[in-house]
Amino acid sequence: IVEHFVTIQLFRLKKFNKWEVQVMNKQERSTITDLGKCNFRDVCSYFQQKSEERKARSKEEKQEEKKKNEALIEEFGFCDWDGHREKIGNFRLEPPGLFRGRGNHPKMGKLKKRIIPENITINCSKNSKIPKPPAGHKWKEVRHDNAVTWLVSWTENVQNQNKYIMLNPSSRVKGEKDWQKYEVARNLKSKVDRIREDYMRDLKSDEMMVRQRAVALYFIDKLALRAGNEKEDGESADTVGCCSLRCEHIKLHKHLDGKDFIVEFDFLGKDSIRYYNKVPVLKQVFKNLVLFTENKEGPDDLFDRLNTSTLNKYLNSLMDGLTAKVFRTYNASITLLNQLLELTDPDDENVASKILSYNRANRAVAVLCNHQRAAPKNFSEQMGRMNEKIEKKQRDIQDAKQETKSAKSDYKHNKSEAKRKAYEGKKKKVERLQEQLIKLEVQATDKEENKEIALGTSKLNYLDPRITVAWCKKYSVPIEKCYNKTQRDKFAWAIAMVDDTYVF
DNA sequence: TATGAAACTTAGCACTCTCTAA
DNA sequence: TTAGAGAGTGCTAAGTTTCATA
Repeated sequence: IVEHFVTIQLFRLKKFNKWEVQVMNKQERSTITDLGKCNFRDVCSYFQQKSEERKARSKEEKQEEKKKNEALIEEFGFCDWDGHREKIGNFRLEPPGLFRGRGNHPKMGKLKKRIIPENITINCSKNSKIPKPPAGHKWKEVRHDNAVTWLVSWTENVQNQNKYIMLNPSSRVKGEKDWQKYEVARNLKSKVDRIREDYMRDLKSDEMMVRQRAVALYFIDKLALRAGNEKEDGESADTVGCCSLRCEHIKLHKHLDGKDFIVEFDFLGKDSIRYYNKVPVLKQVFKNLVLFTENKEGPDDLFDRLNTSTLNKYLNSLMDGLTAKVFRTYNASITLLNQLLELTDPDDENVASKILSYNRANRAVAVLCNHQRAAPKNFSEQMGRMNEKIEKKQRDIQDAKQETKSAKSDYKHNKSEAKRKAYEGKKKKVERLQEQLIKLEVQATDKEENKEIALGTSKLNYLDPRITVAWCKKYSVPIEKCYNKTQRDKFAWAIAMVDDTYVF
């Protein structure tokens, strides 16, 4: 209960005002009637002290702990899957605590209860070594279902949803699924022209549902919007995707900033990340949007005749495996490919500038998919320090050039070996400094452009890794520059498969 | 056709670890 | 040696899609 109150206090400190006390007994409830009158300072400082102690551990202690952790991973972090030893993704259960949720979540502050063995379902083969529950406990169920990939499941009490323990992305099942996903997206590449023709035609359909479907598809394709399932009111934060857009989420401008037919989007998407975009659209799309919003209020559905289910059913009839989210994968990957083609300078041998091009291509995708992040702490100070460094380097170069000049004239007047060497040395120094300057400038540009953009999500989930692998091979960029160890493990299938001729 | 559960992918944040430069 | 930045990792919420059932 102490931990519970500490967390509640933390919520309060962060100006969150919803909480509930589900863990108090009768007596506690009668004693504690107003949390505002409770003083958690001692509890708080207790945990702060614990945290300080942890930070102050000696090297040996840290080593010791690391070893113990590795042993734990060794014992519980792997499973046997069809005779292969596979890494498990999340083998530690979620601890009890207060549910936060993202954005303005109605269930924020509810108690997430401790999971006990009686909540746990184990899924493994019949003839395998079935894990034993802790003494005095029983599993909820042990089943042997090879049609699913999870090893353990339980029901989380706040949202009443199933949670699973599954394999790590480096595992074979996950890798094969990933590969399959990109194959579907590649398949879309050959069908997309036809599909686009279809929805262009459908923009003028007599049937309202078809028109709405066409406009929704236009958004999903052009803007990489998510499908947008309906959500139960009051169960989660108010966020939307394409099909669940409401009239209040768009503004229609016949003319804006010298352009025609502008749609201004402003809504909260997944994780309550704001999507704000002013987009010029086709005249017919604009006309349709005017039509769809006629006689409606802000909270009314924009696409009242459409939902993700009917949309996906239609898409599946156009191509095997096609769903709304395939467009995101396809458009992300094709954007990376096109941007790489456009931004890579084959004559520039410098690996750092190649990587800048790659990151920029990656960034174009992140912008398309609206993958944002909070700007890093002290960002402007960091930027300032970097710029100072650049200026200093520029001064150093000026100085070094001056020195080179005088070394050169020295050598002219005295053609000795020593003078020649001195001159050569100075020249080398200038070159070295100039290279360092370029590297610094590249770093600064990259950092500035990346201020509020998260590259990781698209790299991990939307970009066909074979495009990256092939690009690296083509331009002799070591794959380590694009993918770290974990990413190389996840994309092992792609790295093994592809040479520089791969075409998405 | 609607509804809800199940199973899976996608998402950003906070933390820790590691590297670098002063 | 140390602080600070950046890279890497863990965590778990929040989506999408599929499937079963009414």
